[in-house]
Amino acid sequence: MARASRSRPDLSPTAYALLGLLSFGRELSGYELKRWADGSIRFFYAAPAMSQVYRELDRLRDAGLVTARDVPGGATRVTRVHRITDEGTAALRAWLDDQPAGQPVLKHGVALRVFLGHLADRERLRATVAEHRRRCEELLLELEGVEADLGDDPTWHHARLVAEWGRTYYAAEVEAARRLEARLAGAGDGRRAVGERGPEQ
Amino acid sequence: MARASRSRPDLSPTAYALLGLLSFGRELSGYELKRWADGSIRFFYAAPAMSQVYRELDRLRDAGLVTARDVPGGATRVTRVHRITDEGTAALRAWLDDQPAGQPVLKHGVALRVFLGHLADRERLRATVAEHRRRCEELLLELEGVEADLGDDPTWHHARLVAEWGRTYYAAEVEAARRLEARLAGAGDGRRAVGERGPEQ
DNA sequence: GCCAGCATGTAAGGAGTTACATGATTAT
DNA sequence: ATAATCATGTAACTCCTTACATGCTGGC
Repeated sequence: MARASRSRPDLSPTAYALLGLLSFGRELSGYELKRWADGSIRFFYAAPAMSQVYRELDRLRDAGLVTARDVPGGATRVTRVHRITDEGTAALRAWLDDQPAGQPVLKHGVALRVFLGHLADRERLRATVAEHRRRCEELLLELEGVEADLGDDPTWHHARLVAEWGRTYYAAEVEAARRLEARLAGAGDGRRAVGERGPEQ
Repeated sequence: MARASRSRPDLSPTAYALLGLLSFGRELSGYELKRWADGSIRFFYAAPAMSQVYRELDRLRDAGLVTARDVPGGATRVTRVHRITDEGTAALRAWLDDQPAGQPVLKHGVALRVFLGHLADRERLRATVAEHRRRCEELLLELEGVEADLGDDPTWHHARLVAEWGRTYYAAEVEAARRLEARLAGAGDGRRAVGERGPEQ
């Protein structure tokens, strides 16, 4: 029934996230957007694959929310740079106003593994948690680096707020992992299946 | 090239998560699995839609990892209950052993909105964060309820560990939200577009 | 000479969702 | 009576990923 005919085009959250990056006013290529997403959005909203970035940019262009311009030469054959339009800014605002944020979506493979810990070797499980903790510690360091780079510029006021939230978030994840590791460090009796009680019945 | 021909069938993480619930040894219907997922997996791994539960159960059955049995009468027309097979337990163990857990996937719509705060009314943004905090507080209470229900039974040892992790997680989220709210409570200058500097140029 | 980084895309498919369709039982 | 809960499924669609295809430029 031809949805989104006039008011607001029907785009994925990721499209709006990319439009959001463009809302800071810079003219960017798909490649640059991906790199920026990897250094910002990644910390709180899974960064899209390269191929998705290009697809979403196509859609944003089709909807008139960004304009594209081919810049020859540069570093390679041709670079297509994108700039948000006034309609783009308006559409993004409308989306932010109308769409409720909804619950965060979390898919925590490590937590799932702990939950199913009765099927795993305890030491192995502890190692999985430890690896997760180390990754979180790295992310925390990266995030602090990003935060430092933001400096005092009022442009990045909200980015700094999110970075602060992220620090709390990843620090909590590290803390929780540490506690889990301690709980799993005791002399493990190895794997034990709940479904298999006794040798035959 | 006919993958997963012998060794391990090629199933989605959600299928393994459901198989994981069945690994506790109970015989469950799709409906019961969904309800249980909503009360356990949901806290750390997005609970699947009803329709997906049935689809994954079909696949698990096709792969011989669960057996199904129709129980007539019960509460309604007919209830198809599922039980994990020995191959199912083996496949789940193999999956847990072979597949690395990978980074958690997070899609935090609230954080995205804060990041794009320059496009939103400050008071509205604060309300969004406050609503998120309240939801987290609710989830925290629910989680504590679940934890209490688990009791001392060694069957739920790992479930208790995950619940503990979850408490840290949601408590941190509440704490971070509270701080954000405080930062956003100051006399707001309302929305201001970075892309629009000046009336015309 | 070769590899890493810059740069843009297409093709195929998996994972998951919402909306729809159906119907019995139980509690208010 | 009628709403909520129990119960199973199909259809259509979106989102997003991996793998593939291509080619330039600059540093080692």
